[in-house]
Amino acid sequence: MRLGQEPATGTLKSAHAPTCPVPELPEVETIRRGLERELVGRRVEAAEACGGPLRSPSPLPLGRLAGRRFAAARRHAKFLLLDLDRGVLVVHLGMTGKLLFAAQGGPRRAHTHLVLRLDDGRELRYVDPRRFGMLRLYRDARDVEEARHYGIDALDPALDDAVLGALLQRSRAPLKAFLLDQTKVAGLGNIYACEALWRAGLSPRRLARNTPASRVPALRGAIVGVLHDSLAQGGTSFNDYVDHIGQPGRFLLDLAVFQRDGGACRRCDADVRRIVQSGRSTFFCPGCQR
DNA sequence: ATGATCTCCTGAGCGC
DNA sequence: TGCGCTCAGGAGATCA
Repeated sequence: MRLGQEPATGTLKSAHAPTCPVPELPEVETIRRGLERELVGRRVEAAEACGGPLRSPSPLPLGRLAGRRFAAARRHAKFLLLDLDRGVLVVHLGMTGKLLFAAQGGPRRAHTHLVLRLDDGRELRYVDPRRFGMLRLYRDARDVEEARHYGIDALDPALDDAVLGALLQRSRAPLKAFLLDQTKVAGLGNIYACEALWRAGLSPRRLARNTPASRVPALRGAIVGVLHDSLAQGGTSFNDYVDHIGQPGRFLLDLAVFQRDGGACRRCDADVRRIVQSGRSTFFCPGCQR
């Protein structure tokens, strides 16, 4: 799932292991940093679409990609915003999306959807087996709907206790649903939402607006903390990606509750439980998350 | 307007 | 072993 080299042979293994490496904010940020080093300054010599359609609303206008040069790599929540000298290529990796560098003309992995031939002899490829990803090309950075529609990025320093508290007060959803709602705080997925609530000692079933003001700092600290911890380890994994194909950074992350139902909570020794909220698995400790 | 539910898709993992 | 079923997940569309 990371930015890396296309393996010479063999297939990606354990891509759908129980702790499936779904790209979330830390993974996307890690990839962004890699693209900043590897892609910015490169010119697209040719663009080719292949494979089935993604979730993109319309086919990518490939003609407008050719000849463009990458100027910057930004991120908003789980979206990569790749600025070109004219326009912006927006990438969402969905569940299984990967951006891979490969030698020009080399064998292509199944489910390759986009190939950008670069001016340095390489190709940048978008590979996505489940096709939940999204590729969109905008003429102007101000037109990027994904950035406008989404709420404040979870790692934006502007997300202070007062801002988070106000967002919580305006919501009638349970805390878990609140954290997954990208229009409120953007960037948390299922894993980090569960882990952040455990760290904060807050029940996922508690209504967001019933979060006492005194506990807002703990929740904000938990959100930022779990993302930073993961980011630190995602970066580690990124650096030696070539030797660890299919070994997600999250493997290294110390998960307290996610997919640990039936196990003992390390804080209070109660049994970790799994429930379903909004059609998504929630893992939490009923003993110490109130 | 808001929150809940459905939908898309593939492959892992299970039971038979 | 091999088939068929269930499940997981993010986000847009749709429903209540």
